[in-house]
Amino acid sequence: MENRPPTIEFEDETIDVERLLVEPQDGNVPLDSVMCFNEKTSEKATDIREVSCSFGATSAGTAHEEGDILNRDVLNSLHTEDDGGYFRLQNDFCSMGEEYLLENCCIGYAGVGFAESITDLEYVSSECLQISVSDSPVLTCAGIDSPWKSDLFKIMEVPECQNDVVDLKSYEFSEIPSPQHESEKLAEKKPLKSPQESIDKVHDVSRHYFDDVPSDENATSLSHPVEMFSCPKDEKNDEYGPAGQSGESNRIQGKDELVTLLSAESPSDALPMLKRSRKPTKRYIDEVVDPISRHSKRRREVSSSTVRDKYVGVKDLKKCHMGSKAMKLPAEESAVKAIQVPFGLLVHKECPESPAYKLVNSSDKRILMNKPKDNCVASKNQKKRDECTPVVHQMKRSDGTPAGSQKKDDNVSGAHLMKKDQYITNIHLTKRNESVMATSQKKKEKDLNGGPLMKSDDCLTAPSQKIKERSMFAGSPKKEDECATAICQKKRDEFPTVESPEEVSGRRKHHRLWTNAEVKKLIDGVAEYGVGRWSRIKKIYFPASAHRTSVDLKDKWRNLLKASGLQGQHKEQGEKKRNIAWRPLPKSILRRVCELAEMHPYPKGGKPTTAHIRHVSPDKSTDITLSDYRRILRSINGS
DNA sequence: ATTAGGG
DNA sequence: CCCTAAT
Repeated sequence: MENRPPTIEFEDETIDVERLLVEPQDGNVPLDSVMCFNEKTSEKATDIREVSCSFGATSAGTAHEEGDILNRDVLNSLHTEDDGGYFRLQNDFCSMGEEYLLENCCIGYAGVGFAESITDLEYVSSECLQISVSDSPVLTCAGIDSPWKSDLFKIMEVPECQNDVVDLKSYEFSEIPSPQHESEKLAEKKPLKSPQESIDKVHDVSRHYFDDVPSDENATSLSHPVEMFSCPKDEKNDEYGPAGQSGESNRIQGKDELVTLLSAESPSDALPMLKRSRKPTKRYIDEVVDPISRHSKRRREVSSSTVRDKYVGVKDLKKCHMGSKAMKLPAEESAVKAIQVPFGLLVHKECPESPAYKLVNSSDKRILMNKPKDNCVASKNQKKRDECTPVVHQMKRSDGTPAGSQKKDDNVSGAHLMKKDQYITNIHLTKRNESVMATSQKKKEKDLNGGPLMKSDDCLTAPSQKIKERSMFAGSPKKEDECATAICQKKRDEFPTVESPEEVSGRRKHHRLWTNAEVKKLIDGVAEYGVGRWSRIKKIYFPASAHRTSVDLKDKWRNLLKASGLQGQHKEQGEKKRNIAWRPLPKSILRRVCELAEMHPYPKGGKPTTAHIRHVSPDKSTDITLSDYRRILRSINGS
């Protein structure tokens, strides 16, 4: 974690806020038109570097001056207004990884200073998030009154963010040149001298950004970073939707909540109150979140938490402030520390263990959920998450091995690493993690089967599942014909939650269900090369499948023979039936197996293969199967 | 390394 | 499937 300590410098009376603007590849054309805040204000104000996702202030408030406009509104307006370069941010955002954006936004808002290039997002992100979170509420509240509404932010640069890599090239503070606003700003800014004040100031600034942000991006990022990411375009409303309220109403609620968190200030008062209110909020949060504080460490890991997390994070953050002692955050240095604290989401995710924690989280989440966040994703994610969490617990327990805890960590970390997007987005992630975990376990248990391939088929591997599958097959042979994979998916869908635990506990042995296609191939291979040349068959017919070793082929063949009942050479009837019961092999396959078996009985007697087949082939009358066999073979091949 | 066979 | 033994 390379962090650059969030640097907030306060210079005498001037506040210099730098924003990190992500530049669109295109360039910073707008810059010229827009004044660089740094340059302008550097003298005046504290120097706050913000890494903004690239929010530039657009021309003065313009339509946004309304300030109170909900983020959504803002966004919408932006869309409509979208000036060529300035607002392209949204689009970019969309493309950008959510995490990245969030982080950036958070950072920017937080006022954390980052070097021009930020390589390590994680660290930043966590801190930033915290900061942003902490600030965001305030900002939101402030938005109402925000004097700076008029300020224009332009998006100087839109960073190209790749999901994983956040490359912030240049962060520039783009401030609105509008003199009027500036004057206002200055007036306000000047007063700040003491660090504390300066900090407050920063917050104010952030607020301004939020409220004022003319561009959707700004507003969104500030107030609802998540939303932006998740639903960059028009979906914001939808996000709120889960709550069932209109975006505005939601937002209002969010504010209210925030206020409540802060200290139950009325939204209207928020602006002035905000600063003060914070403390109350913290306490409030602390009380609520308290249990979570324990998990602070973990939180940090999770830092990449999603937007939703952020919201939650606010609480946590504050709480953290209280209990921040534990936190090791590098940022501790100054007032900033407090900001850094929040890794609420992480905690939630991480601490499935304690029921209390869990409850708290869930409750918090729900509460938060109502707010802005991206509901669309959130609802899903949450659901998944909830499921996942319990699952994890189960896993641990079931495993009983020390690995349990580790695994958990791994999952978390893995998720974290994977990217915040996923994390946030995440259901998939969770599932993946589970699967991954399962896989890892598998590996631990044994590594024989090919790892990579297994993934897709893993579900099959799970013993329990397998069993189910088999039973199902028995019931209806047809299914077997279908791809095992399909079945697996099906199962998953049916028991998403259950599955993971099962897998974990059940331990999927390497069993991989043989799909019909595989069986066919095997048969073909046998037909081609005869019994015994498993390695060859494997090579030719199962080149891609890492699993399915020659031994496996052999075993399978053996099983097929057994199933077909031919092995013994006779008594098909009774045996066959039984076999069928065992496995729903498709009749066609069964027949072929029988034919082949007859053609070349398993080696003991020796005789193999093609030669034999050829030999037989002449004898059409004798071997009904031969012609049939070939025909089938072809059909199979074709299929 | 493959194959056969038992578990 | 896994493992071992025999080639």
